[in-house]
Amino acid sequence: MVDFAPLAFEPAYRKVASALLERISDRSLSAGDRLPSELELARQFGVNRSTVREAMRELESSGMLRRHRGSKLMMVSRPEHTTIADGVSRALALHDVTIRDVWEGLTILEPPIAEAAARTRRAVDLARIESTVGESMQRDPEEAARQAADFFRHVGEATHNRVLMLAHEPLLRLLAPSLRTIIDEVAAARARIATAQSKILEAIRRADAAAARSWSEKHIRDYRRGFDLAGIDLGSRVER
Amino acid sequence: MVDFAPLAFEPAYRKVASALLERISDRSLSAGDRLPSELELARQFGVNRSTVREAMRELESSGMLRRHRGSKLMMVSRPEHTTIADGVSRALALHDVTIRDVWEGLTILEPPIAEAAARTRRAVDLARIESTVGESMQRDPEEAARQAADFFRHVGEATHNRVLMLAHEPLLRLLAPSLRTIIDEVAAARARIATAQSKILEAIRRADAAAARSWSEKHIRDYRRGFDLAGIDLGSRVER
DNA sequence: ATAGTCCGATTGTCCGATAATAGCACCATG
DNA sequence: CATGGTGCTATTATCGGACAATCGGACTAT
Repeated sequence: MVDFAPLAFEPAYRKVASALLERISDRSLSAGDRLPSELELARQFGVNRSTVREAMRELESSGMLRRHRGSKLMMVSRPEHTTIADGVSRALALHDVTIRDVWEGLTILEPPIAEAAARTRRAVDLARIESTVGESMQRDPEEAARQAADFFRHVGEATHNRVLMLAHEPLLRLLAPSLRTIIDEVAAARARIATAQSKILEAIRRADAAAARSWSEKHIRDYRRGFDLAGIDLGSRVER
Repeated sequence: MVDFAPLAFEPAYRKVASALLERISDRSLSAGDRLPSELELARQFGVNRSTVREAMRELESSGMLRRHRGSKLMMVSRPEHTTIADGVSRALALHDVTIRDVWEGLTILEPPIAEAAARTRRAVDLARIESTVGESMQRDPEEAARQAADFFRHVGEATHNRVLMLAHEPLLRLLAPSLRTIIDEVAAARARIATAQSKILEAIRRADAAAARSWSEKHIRDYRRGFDLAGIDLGSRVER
């Protein structure tokens, strides 16, 4: 039995997008470069301007092209981690990921991240982390939840490893709503969070990797207790 | 000093994209639904068809819209993990992530993943993992590297946690080239990989979480040795 | 240096048109 | 009745052209 591969027809807008993407990936177009005008691109590719535009929208949405606020010039860019995290968290939400799934991910990631941070942190990192811990839990639950997430973010940045930063960012976002609920519902939450954070910060400051890890573990376990106390069902889908 | 928020102008194609995205996110449009025709959408939104098309390209590239091969009907869809992983790994590559960064990520992720897999695996999962281990390392280095990555993938699937699956997928991709090099350069690589894999598989089969984890740790450490033996500089950028 | 003025380039959006073809319903036939 | 042929219609891919808005950049006058 002979079998044929499906002969793929690729629309022009996709070919154009691939061509541009290729140029960006191999760095012959590098971040910050100004992209030629649509008309110019249309001339070069030998297609209509509308076709070029469709291709550009594709690259724009994946963060490969970007324009300064209020600017009309299109620049080549590298996808910001915020763009990526957006896509990932939306995708996870659409795939009916549960709070338990996300929490499990954080359980796995955060302690090693804290550990790594203790090894690689520099002065600025400490300052950044401190800035979130210092404000000792805003009153507004919304704000307090954001702060709690920022703490993890800044610890992540202290690892200087983009892989780790990017890996936990979507989790932080997906957990944010339930975090807010916990802070709202559980009276002791703020205090416990604040203590744990400062313990972790101290460990990182002392470059005590083992302590950073174990405090982080404790911190995460504490959140777990928070879910129960706040009556959050771990099996429920994360919102988005 | 009074400061004003930049007043944001949003082009129509972005508004249309957001409107559609909103509908998909809140599930009033759910995966598998057929999207109205471009002309119909243009009528409803009160914009030109070209504008609708630009919006659609945006959603298409992020995996929210899709069409069957050779079909002309646009369907609503959820982003496939392969689409997401694509974007993430490209982003990481463009951000000059090093092999060390990726390897560190795997070090953190894989052992807990193996551990979780040992707890949650079902019969089909075992079969799937076994299928990669069984073929006892193809001769073709390319193929062997793919197989080694597939092993991790299948272990990930056995966790039944999409967060974990999605988290390590980009890492596997970014590591693939160096994996190939190792298998190519280091004589003992195939054998060591095969042994480790079957040890891990056995542990997962016995639902022995601790063993699965520790064998996985060993396996990952072994890869680390592979980098040295193959003369791969951990500080070099991952390719894409 | 800063602010005013001006012009060309570029983008956002629209209109209209055409070729190709997927979807689909209908029919013929063994 | 399952299957393959036929033909119409809806829909997409792509194009060409147009126009208003406004950004970039240069030039000028403070």
